Amino acid sequence: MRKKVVAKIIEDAAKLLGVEALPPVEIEIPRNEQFGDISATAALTLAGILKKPPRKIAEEIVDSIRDKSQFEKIEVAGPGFINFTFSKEYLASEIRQLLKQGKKFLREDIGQGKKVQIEFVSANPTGPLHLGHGRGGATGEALANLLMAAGYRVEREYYVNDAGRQVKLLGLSVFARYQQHLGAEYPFPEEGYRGGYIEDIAQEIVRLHGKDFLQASFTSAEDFFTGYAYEKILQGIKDDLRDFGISFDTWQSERELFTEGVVAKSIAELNEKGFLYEQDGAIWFKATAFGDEKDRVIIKQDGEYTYFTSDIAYHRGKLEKRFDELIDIWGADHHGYIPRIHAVIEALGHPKEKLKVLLVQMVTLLRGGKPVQMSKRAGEFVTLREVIDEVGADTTKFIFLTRRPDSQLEFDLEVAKAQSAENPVFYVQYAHARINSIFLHARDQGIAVENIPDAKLELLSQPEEIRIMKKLLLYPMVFEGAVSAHEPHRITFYIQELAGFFHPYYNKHRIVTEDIPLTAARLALCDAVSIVLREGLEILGMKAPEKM
RNA sequence: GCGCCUGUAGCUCAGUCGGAUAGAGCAACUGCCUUCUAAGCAGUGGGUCAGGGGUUCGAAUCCCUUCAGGCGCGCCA
Repeated sequence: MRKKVVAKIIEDAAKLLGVEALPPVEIEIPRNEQFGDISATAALTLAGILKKPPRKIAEEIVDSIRDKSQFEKIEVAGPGFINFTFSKEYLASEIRQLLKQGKKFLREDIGQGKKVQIEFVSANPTGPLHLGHGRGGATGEALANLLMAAGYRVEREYYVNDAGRQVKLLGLSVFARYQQHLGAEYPFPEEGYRGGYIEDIAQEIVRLHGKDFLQASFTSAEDFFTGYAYEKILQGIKDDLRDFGISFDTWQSERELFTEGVVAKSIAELNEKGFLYEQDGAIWFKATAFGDEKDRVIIKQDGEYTYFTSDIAYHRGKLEKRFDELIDIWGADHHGYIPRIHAVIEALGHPKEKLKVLLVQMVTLLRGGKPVQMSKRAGEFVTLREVIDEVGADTTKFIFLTRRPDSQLEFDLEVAKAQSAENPVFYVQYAHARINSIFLHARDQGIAVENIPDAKLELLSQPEEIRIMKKLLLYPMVFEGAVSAHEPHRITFYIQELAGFFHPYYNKHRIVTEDIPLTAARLALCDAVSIVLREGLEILGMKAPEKM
């Protein structure tokens, strides 16, 4: 059932009443089942316009609805709600469509081939991924899957900050450890990276190259050490992402923005357009002209570029690729950066709405209620990999995807581990595995499983069965809402609820019995549930196991 | 000081472009495995939606304000 189908019915009816400028018809799913399957507040909204009591308007709208075949009843309730209850025939025919079309029935082509790029994770290749990156990753992956299911063409991009001060510092940290490892006295940089992985890389270089660089200055060895270290770390990041179930289509290197001249071109363009000026020996971008609170330096007094400069080039590159929509997923600590990047978008001649920045709030890591210190430089942090190993990838993802991205999250390792056996993700996956097992059993009993889509679904009359069918039909509405709001977590809650309808049904009613037609109908229902669970889990980037 | 986010059951969180009696999981307690998977089911208890004021037929939701927590306000990245 699509929202707009019902909205259309009401709009048509309202037009018969002579309403011309109809406000958008809101359709909602009532939380209480006694208020029908879907509900409209149109009469309440119209009351102000028509200067008539809402209940009266509601009744008139209901009277004007011509084709009521999809509904068992349409009631006016409360202050003027119009509550629709689906007819059994309609339910059966819709479920039949679901079984025949599968995922196609669940997806709607909202995007119509529009090109979207989602940039996420983009952690600096100066150390392993931590839990916060995991949250961004899980969110970005699910959003990408969601938009793809909605007919968008999605590109997933990871922006690799392989240029600039941080990677240089990384190289220097490794170089210092290398020297120290070979017994040389070499000062460790004040701000250097102190994690154990730096040691590992230094030792590896000792193994492979011995004392080749012992007498070298850092300046002469910089390219080697920096390059070696960041490539090593980037490979580790890629491995972590793979094991977490996250994939990227493109890896945009910051360094290439310089070597391919994109940075120079960007500066030239901004200069031509008159958005640059010189002051105090530095070059500034007039961000205030586009609503930012201050202008920003793009070339420092010492002639070096800032991080912002490559980011200008990076976003200019994105704009040139002609995506219909750009989405950046950032950690919430970067929120102050939004006005300035929007300023860039506008300065380059695009509406700032072209780029949506989705902020993912911080993850506070706890162990047994106590905060775990997270400092990459000091080398004190729990990596994403450790968390995956400890609590599992799907469980970790589920914890992220049962929350709105903009809520701060306390992730307690002890609680997560203790709850991993109780984690709701298993509840959903278990329903899927269970249905699979029912089918195996049915086959053993010699039931012709392949004829399931032709089963007489009208035989399903138990309240639990009706409830499940109705829930299944609401999926497209949930999907639509999740897509337009860019909120994958709505799918998470939906599949939990669906599983929550299935388990009690399974417990109360036997699926496979002597009654062959009824068995077929119930198997068909199970199949439908399974299809929707699989679709939901796939969007969220989680496994739909055949058995558990 | 200014800006952004958050505050809902003991805990972790949904619900927030205004809708009907505020929901789920965990934790607690009582039951259910010789029959398709007990990672399950049935049931019980649990709320000043941070506080105050306002807007209206109607507010957890919108506006104002106070309090509490997080984050940001670099010629760092």
